[in-house]
Amino acid sequence: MTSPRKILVTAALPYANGPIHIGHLVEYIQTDIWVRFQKLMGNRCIFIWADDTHGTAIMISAKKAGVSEEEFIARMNEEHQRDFGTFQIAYDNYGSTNSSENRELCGRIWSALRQAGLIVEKDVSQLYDTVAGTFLADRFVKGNCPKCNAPDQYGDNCDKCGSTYTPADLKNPYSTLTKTTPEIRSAKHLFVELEKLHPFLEQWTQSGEHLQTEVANYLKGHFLGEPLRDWDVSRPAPYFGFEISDSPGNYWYVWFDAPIGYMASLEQWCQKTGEKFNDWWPQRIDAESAGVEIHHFIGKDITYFHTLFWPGMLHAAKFKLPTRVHIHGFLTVGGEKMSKSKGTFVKAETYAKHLDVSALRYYFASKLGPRLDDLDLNPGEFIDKVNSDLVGKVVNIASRCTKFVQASGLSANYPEDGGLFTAGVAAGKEIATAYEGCDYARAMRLIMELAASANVYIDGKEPWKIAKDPARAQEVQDACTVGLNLFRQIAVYLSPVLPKLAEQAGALLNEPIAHWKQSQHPLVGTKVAPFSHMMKRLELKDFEAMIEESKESGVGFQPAQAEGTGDRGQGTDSGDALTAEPLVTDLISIDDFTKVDLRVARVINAEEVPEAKKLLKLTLGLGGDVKRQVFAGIKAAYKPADLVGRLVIVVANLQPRQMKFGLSEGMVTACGPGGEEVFLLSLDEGAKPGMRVH
RNA sequence: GGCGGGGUAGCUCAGUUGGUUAGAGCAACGGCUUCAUAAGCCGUGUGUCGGCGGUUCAAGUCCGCCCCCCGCUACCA
Repeated sequence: MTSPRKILVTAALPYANGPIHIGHLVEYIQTDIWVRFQKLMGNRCIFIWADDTHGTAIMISAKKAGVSEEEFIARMNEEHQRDFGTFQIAYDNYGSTNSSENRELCGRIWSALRQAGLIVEKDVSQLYDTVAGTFLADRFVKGNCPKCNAPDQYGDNCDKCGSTYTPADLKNPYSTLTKTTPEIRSAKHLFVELEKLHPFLEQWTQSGEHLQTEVANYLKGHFLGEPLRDWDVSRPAPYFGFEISDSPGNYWYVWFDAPIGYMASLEQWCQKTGEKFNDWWPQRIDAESAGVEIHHFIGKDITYFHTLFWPGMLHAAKFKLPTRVHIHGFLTVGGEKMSKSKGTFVKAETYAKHLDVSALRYYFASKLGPRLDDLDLNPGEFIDKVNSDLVGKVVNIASRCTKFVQASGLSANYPEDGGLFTAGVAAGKEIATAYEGCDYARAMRLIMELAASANVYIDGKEPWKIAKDPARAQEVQDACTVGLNLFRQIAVYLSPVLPKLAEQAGALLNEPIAHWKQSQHPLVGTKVAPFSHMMKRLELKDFEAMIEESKESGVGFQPAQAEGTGDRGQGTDSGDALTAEPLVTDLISIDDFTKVDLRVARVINAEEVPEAKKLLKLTLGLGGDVKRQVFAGIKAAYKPADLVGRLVIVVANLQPRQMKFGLSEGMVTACGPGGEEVFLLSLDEGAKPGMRVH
């Protein structure tokens, strides 16, 4: 027997700006299963995390809700924990990044970074909303892209042309908070010179021990191949967060204090339990002797915070580094990204109202591997898999055996079972290895094989037949003793995924399931409680009802990223388009308008640009011999053949632009959000190429 | 274009260090059973293992080239 491992586990901190949804649950369930598995194995494992509560978005949401930030995040914390309870996520402490413990730890790590000479000051020009009295984070500024002039682009990059820039570069910027034009203000920001840690990060990320290989390669290719940029870790007031002790008026950026929140939560847990912080998150020099492991579970979207910044901070502050960062992919529903308008953005609360929590836990487990693949929640597969595996195979074992041993209980000695139980013990080793390596899909496959052979066994014994012959009572009891022991063994193996089933199995056989070891020895001579249903079959209509409800309620107060698919109903048109692209408030004169030379043109030729993802190459005729070559980003929406011959409206005096694929001499006018939803302007009968639009 | 991940039965995927006629689950079809939540059991697959070439006694499994899909990233309207 090896001595128990000491393992500290975290999941990414949910942002206190909205409710928990099924996408979050992939990670929390993944983490919970791993933690439950470790505890079941007898290891000392603690799961500590918290709400992530700071930043501009929280300020704005609180303002909208008409309450203080503190009150807002307190409500969220309560709501989040309620959802975790519903989904049987069992953690040891759930804190908040807005805690005194966190403030203190931020200060400690900050001083260490200062001492290490990693902090520099630089002036940063940022847009300031004079009405709201706040600097605007990138996502709260929109305007025209400085490169392609596409309207209503966020402050960090253009989703039309993909170019990146700073909010101050935007043309015609406006604040999404007040719709007013922000002004540029310069403020002092503090930066971490990450490049100084480059050699360390290179070594840590590439050692092969801490990260999945895909992740290590990704970092190598995207960040570590060139000098690391300084990381801006401060925000000027007003900002909901912690003021930096040695830099009044500046606050730590939310991504600085969030991971430190892991430590703060640990500190709270230590206070609660009397444990010592240093035993669980030691200074790096002590790490070996303490023998503790630190595991972070996160989604691939926040990879670089956890694999570059965070290790960098810990290294500089001389804390123990994560043993491993486990990164998972995103959840899709029916093969598509979750979407509010399609109702696939399902809140945890809504799911639980319609469907069984155990079903989701099992389904996710059956789909989760050790890699970063996205995971699809396919309605049909979900229903089939859960019904046939859990109800049809696993629970059925208990269901078909129980009543024959209701009176007698289990046999006093474990009967000959053809080696089934022993085979189950052997499989347990593989199952444990799979859990340990986060390959739950494999673990579930192995367990279902056991369930299948248990059913075959019972089928062969036919206890319902021999029960009719009183002389064969012992045979009946023995067959069911085997069946129920196989069921119990499976319940132990499944217990990290299905704690409720394990509880029910424990109650059925009068011995609570608490340790993996219980799967290694059969249970004999005990009473058997009356059988009661352990799990209900799922029905597609419940899934559909859940989707329907999710359509109606949306998902809380995040700024809607309207995904309107148009043509909804008759009567009044929805305001989605205006929400997505608000009216421009800057007025222009007629002269401004006439500067734009809009012309009718005929598409003479249209062809694919094979190397381009979005572009079509158009040859436009303006009448006579006047032709223009224009590249238009409409590839996803139009086929070249359908365009030839039709009339379009073109900006004829746009500065020509040299593109990778050739010179673009104008711009074809169109509307819509982009991608497949692009709609060219068309003309009524009678319009001729060359005519000017007035 | 770069990086990463894939391409195996209708669908979702396993295939460990290359080794006998390539597997599982689900779905489908046929039969048996009716203890069990219309549950269970048995049987049924002529799949070019994306393509081509190579190494080898032997390749889904190694090497090279190519094609396609996904993600990130770059260029770009």
